[in-house]
Amino acid sequence: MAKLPHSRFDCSPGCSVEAAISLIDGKWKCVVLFHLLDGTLRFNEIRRRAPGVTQRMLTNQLRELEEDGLITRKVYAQVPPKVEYSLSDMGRGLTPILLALKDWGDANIGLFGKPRQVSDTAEAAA
Amino acid sequence: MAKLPHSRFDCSPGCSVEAAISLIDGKWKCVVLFHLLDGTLRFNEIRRRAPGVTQRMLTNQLRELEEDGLITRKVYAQVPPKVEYSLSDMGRGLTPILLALKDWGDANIGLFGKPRQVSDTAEAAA
DNA sequence: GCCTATAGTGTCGAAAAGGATACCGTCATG
DNA sequence: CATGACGGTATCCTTTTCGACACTATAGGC
Repeated sequence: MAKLPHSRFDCSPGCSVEAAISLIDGKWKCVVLFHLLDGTLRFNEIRRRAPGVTQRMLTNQLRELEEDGLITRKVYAQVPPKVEYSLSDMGRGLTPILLALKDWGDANIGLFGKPRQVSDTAEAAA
Repeated sequence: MAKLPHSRFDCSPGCSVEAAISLIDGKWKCVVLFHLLDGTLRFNEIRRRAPGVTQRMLTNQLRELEEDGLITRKVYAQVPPKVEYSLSDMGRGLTPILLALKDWGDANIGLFGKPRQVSDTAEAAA
């Protein structure tokens, strides 16, 4: 998603849900946010915790999260560059969502093993 | 998102978060799910509650939600077709997530008014 | 002099998501 | 007979996303 269908949120009760989702959506954002719950991390630390993410993608996601005010970027004017990312107050407010997400995921992963996209076996079963 | 980066969820603590997000992602899924919290709805009822969604999109999202086991589709063999959608047990388990999402959205909408994409005015305000 | 690490940026192209539109069959209504 | 409601499908096309890869600058180690 990430694109809002109407750019207004006072239309129906689902809208604020959408608004919230639109901010934590993006292939890696939720993962980044989740890892930042543990505390401040440097660029490459996040990278290492999210196996498979490319620099470009990570940079992108971090920039968007920063623009949205969910994280804080702190650059140290050192020569081997050092940049630290941490949750902003607003981002920290996402904690219950992230935890609910994790709880549900943990509880339900066993039920389907993998999601839809890996439906090769599902097709065979169907 | 919707695409899983590794299709395995036992790799790191963020993975179950991803897994959960991947299921409720999709431009309209969260909205549909949210409205279904109120109870069973028919196709066009959902359509009316989600201003702007097209049949194709709605059908799509509903199918995916069904494949993922989050909702139940009940077709009545009537002549004016009647199809009812409701949350499955697993889908109902998403309630805390959806509510947390809504709470956060409600609490923070006032802070930025609109998300990033409509940032023309946000820039002016900033 | 070369390699490494740091935190990026730029460009390209494939793939996927999403929107618009038209169409289906059946029944009831006017 | 034409129209509308119902719950979709099929097709086309545009936009967005994402991954691969190359490139940057500087300092330190070998």
